Order: sequence, then C-alpha cells, then structure tokens
Amino acid sequence: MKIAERKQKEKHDMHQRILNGARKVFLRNGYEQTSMRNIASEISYSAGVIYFHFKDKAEIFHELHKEGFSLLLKQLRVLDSVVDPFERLKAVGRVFIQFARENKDYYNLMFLVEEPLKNPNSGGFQIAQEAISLLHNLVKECQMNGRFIHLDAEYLSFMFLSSIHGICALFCKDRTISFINRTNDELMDNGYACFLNLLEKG
Amino acid sequence: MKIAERKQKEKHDMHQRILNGARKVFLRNGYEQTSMRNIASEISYSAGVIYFHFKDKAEIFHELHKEGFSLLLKQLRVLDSVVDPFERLKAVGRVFIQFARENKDYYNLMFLVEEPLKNPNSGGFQIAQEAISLLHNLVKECQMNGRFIHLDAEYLSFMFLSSIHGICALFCKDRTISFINRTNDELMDNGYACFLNLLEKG
DNA sequence: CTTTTTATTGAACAGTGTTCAGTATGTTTG
DNA sequence: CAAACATACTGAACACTGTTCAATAAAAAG
Repeated sequence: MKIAERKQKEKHDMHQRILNGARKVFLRNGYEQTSMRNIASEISYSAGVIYFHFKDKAEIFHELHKEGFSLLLKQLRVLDSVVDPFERLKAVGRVFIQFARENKDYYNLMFLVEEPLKNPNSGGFQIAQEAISLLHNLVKECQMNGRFIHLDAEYLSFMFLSSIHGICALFCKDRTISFINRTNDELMDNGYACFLNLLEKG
Repeated sequence: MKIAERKQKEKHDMHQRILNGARKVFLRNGYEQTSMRNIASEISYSAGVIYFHFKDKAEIFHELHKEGFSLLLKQLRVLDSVVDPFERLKAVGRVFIQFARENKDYYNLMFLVEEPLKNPNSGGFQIAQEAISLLHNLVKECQMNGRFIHLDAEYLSFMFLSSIHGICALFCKDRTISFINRTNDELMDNGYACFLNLLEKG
C-alpha cells in the first residue's frame, strides 16, 4: 500500500500548496480583493483545480481563519510563565493588539470579514472558543486573587475582548484617521494604557 | 430662467431617487452584496444612468456613510438635555449601542466596510470628526467636574469609542456566537454595564 | 495491454463594476 | 416653425468575479 500512501501525501501537498498561495494573496490584497484565479495563478495552476481540493472560497477562508487563531494562541501561550494573573491579563491585551498590528490581514480574516459560514458547530469556530475560554479562565483566576470580585466573569471577558477588539478594528479598517494629529501607534498604545488605568481600579 | 431651475430640481430628484434605491438595497442586502444593477432595477432604470449622477459605487457609499452619521448625531443630540456630563457620557454609549443594534447595516457602512476613499479631507469624514469632537468635548466636561483628571482626554475619548465600537463590531460581524449560551442583547447590555462599572471608578 | 480511477485543464455560465456609442427628448436658436 | 444643440438615458460591450463541468492526460489496477 505504498502507492495509496504517496497519493495521500500528494493530495495533502496540493492542499497545502493552494493554502500557501491563498495565504500569500489574501495577506497581500485582502480577502475581498482576492480571486480564485489570483490564487491559482500564484501557484501556476488553473482555477478549476482548487474546487477539486476545496469546496469553495469560504472553505479556504475557514482554514486561514483557524490558522490565524493558532498563531494568536501560540503568541498568547508565551505568557503562561507570567505568574500573576492580572499581569498576565494586561499582557494578553498587549499581545493581542500587537498581533493585530503585525497581522492586519489575519486579524481581518479572524474578526472582521463577513462570516460566510454562520454555523458555530462547524469546527471552524472551536478554536475561537478556545481563545475565549482562555480569557474567561484568566479572569476567573484574577477573581480568585481578589480582583473584579463584584463583576460577572463572562461579561467581563466579553467586555475586555470588546475593548481590545474595538481598538484593533478601528485600526484595521482605517477609522483612526478621524483622530487627527495622532499616529496609529500612539492611539492604540495610549488608548490601551487608558483602559488598563480603569481596569486597575476594578 | 424657470426652465434651468426646474432642470436642476429634476437632477436633484434623480440623485435622490438613486440614493433612496441604493439605501433600500444596501440596508436589505449589505454593501458587498449590492450591485449597481440591483440599485438600478430597484428604481426601474438602466444601470448606466447611475454613472451619470454618481462617479462610482464608492461615491454612493460616501453619501450613505454621511447619512448614517447624521442619523446617529441626531439621536445623540437628544441627550443634550442631560445636565450631568458623566451621565450624558454613559447615555451616549447606550445610544451608540442601541443605534448599532437597530441599524446594523448603517453601522457596517459607517465603521466596518472597507473604506474605498482613504482621503480624510474629502468631506465625507468631516461628519465623523464632528462625532469624535462631540465625544472629546464631553470627556473634557467630565474632567471639569473632577472626573478622569489624571487621564488624557483625547486618548480617553478614543478608548471610550473603541470599547463601545468593539461591542458593536463583534455583534455586527456575528462574532458574538463564540460566547455560547448568551444572547446578543445580554452580552451587549451587560458587557457595557461592566465597562461603566470600571468607568465609575475613574 | 486494457480498464478504471484520479488530477487537471479550459471553456462556459451567470454575475460584477464600469464605459461608451447611440438615441430620444426637450430646449435654444435662426 | 425648423434646425441645431444639450441633456438624460439605454443597452451593448469589456474585463473581471465565483463556480461548474465535459474533456483529457496520467497513473494505478486488473
């Protein structure tokens, strides 16, 4: 059964080749501005063959969506060594914002692109929930240390994520330009510092 | 010169007719899912004529973008009667969130659609800056009342807007589904309440 | 060597934003 | 009133989009 084995590998290679091409073009031109023909020509194949390996454009989106979360989670896991949960929470926000800044297009894919498949049980969103529960547990840890004791952990998690996301979303969709005379970096960093200032008192 | 006058009126009527059709289809199907032919057929004209009255799809986007901000600002001006600036600030957030909930597609147009014209001086963004400065002034009023005295007004404004926007953006792009067992209304209202809780202590 | 399975192509379909020659209509001028 | 002109509109066309599919080449199985 050596042949079947090699065939499987070849299939997997092609799957990966398409994904690599798609990632390259997605992250260069954005999701909406990328066509299947663009992806195909990037890897020097015809457009049709993509549909032999992927159901449609949305399926490619989902693979990269998952990939983005993996990357983010990897960067967040570096903070596991930070002992104090509140310090870790604050660092999570910083890493999150840094991730958005450095991976604008991944961030768009993960949080801002119109969601083509609205089924949360489709597996594509399990990894998103993993990130959420990481945050949720962290908040609960903070509470065990006496912080945020009068606040609901789940709503606080949501609020924390929302606030960070708001900063990143304004940045990623170029809406920060309404704040004249401030660079993106100034706004994001000082905006987050301002948020932490409030958080300190909770 | 009665004729020229009527001609001008007719031109304006057509401009408005296209805008009305576009608004209807945009708010029904979303920006990306709306074609020029859809808009044209909505008002029973051929697609070509739109280009006699508008430069391109982006120009229509900008008119509706402005319209959305007018609507939001109108709803915010109701709060002018609220005397205490901090109470007004809190109400501004509530109205903002309510606006997003009731006008999901306007909200998308205003804050989440990929910006086709990135020139902030093009007039289309003056109204956005008007909204920002409304918020900025409100924060400064709060500071005069002794609140947030150790925080920078501009960064606090940005942070406030970001936090509210984050809640609305997650809602508008259906990313709240990652928080299982919670309805959108629960998340948005209690998330915001949580944020206000922190704000109270600033 | 033939049959069957698999991977790939390229043409085609229905849609998109946009442009433009042609037309019909109403206004101005001779 | 008739001729000339300007304006508003149409419909076909162009180059693009996501997607499907018959034809085909290549490789594996019998």
